[in-house]
Amino acid sequence: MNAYEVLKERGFIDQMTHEDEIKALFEKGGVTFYIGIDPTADSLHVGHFLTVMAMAHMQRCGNRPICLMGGGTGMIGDPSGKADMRKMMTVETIDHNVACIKNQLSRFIKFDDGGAIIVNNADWLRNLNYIEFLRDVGVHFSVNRMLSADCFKIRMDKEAGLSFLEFNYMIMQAYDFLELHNRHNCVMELGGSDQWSNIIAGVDLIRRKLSKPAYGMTFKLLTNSEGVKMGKTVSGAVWLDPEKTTPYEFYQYWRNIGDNDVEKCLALLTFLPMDEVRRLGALEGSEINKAKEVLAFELTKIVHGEVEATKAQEAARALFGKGVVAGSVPTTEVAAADFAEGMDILTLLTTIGVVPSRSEGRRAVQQGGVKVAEQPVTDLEFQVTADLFTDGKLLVQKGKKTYHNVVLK
RNA sequence: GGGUGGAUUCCCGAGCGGCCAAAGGGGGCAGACUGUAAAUCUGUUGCGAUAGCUUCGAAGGUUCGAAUCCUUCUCCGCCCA
Repeated sequence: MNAYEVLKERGFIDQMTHEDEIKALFEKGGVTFYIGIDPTADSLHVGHFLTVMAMAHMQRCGNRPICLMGGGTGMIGDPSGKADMRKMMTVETIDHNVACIKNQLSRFIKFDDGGAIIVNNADWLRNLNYIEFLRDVGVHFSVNRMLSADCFKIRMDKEAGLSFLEFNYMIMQAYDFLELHNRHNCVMELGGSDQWSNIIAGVDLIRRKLSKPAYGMTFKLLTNSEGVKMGKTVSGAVWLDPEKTTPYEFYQYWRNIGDNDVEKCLALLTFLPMDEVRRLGALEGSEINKAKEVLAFELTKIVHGEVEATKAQEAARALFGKGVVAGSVPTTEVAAADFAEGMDILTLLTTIGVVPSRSEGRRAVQQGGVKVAEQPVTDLEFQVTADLFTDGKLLVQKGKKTYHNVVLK
């Protein structure tokens, strides 16, 4: 199967500039394409992961990915799909983020033997000469057309407005494509569906300036069946960095996914063959839980490795199954001396970070949501003492899904 | 630059001198029901042990008392140039 067929079958593709030509291109293979990643944080999150998977599939089919780090464009901030202007980032932050993300990417994309490359647009953007740039690139853009692009229209209508700085983002990105075309013979740009306007701008620029073919393709955003973006929790995004989102939390996020989203996620986020994906997605009723386990496990394996995935799965099964405690649950060490006289339940809950404040802890206890060592705690004055620990460990639960181990030290 | 409207608790959005820790909705959390799902229903949602304390863009002021009135400042929208 060629890359086009794989992406099509798994449901990645949203829009394309020239469908037939793109099809033909991938039939031949050896296509150099690029995806831009903005260094807005020092880790990738699930949203990026979708595009990373697409890249991985394409690479497996014999094409060459370029990961473009937006070290230069990051200094502007993409206004697409954003209601407000981004905070400006310093050069140091951006460079730091670029380094971290590079490191993460290398887990999913093979960079040896030139099979893929990473470039940073800071290399050509940061030292641009304004006048030259305007004459070379700026001439090819019509403000009228740009204003009619969706990504700007939203901002024009909304009260937040659009700064000139952000207005230039599209031109920068188009210029990136041109640079990559010249430097690496890159002929296709890919991105999330919110990148459509920016991608077309690049395709147009190359076609106009060089009269050479260039293509663009966008992927569906990862949304659940209600159209809400996935990969977000209250505490923020679901990160790939185990420091930010532990493998256990990561596993649980996918384990708890909605029934209707299982098949889609399996197709997009794992390498399982599509026959298997369809079989799992067709499971009914509580059977679907098996599919969710597979999804959670496979995905955790790709991101954190098999060892972590197994740990997370065992921990989850133990906790939700028999109630036997295994490792991999968030754990906090507390000095044994603190329990000598007993520690009241609210202090314990806040020190291990299960609740952010004593008031909230009080509510949780009053509403019957707190358990210590499997026993419900309803008394606000409840004292946790050392004899409640088994083997120096104590399981604290808040609600059905928050588990925390307290370990004596 | 001129005119004008606005900034309220996680978000949206009421309040316009005391009854305001501040309506309503969303979101979150907990409980019931379940399949560690969704939907639904119930409770809860600034901090704090009661007392009390700190919130309504920022700083001052008027008042017994201010989110609400006055002054200055910051930011933003809209209209005109």
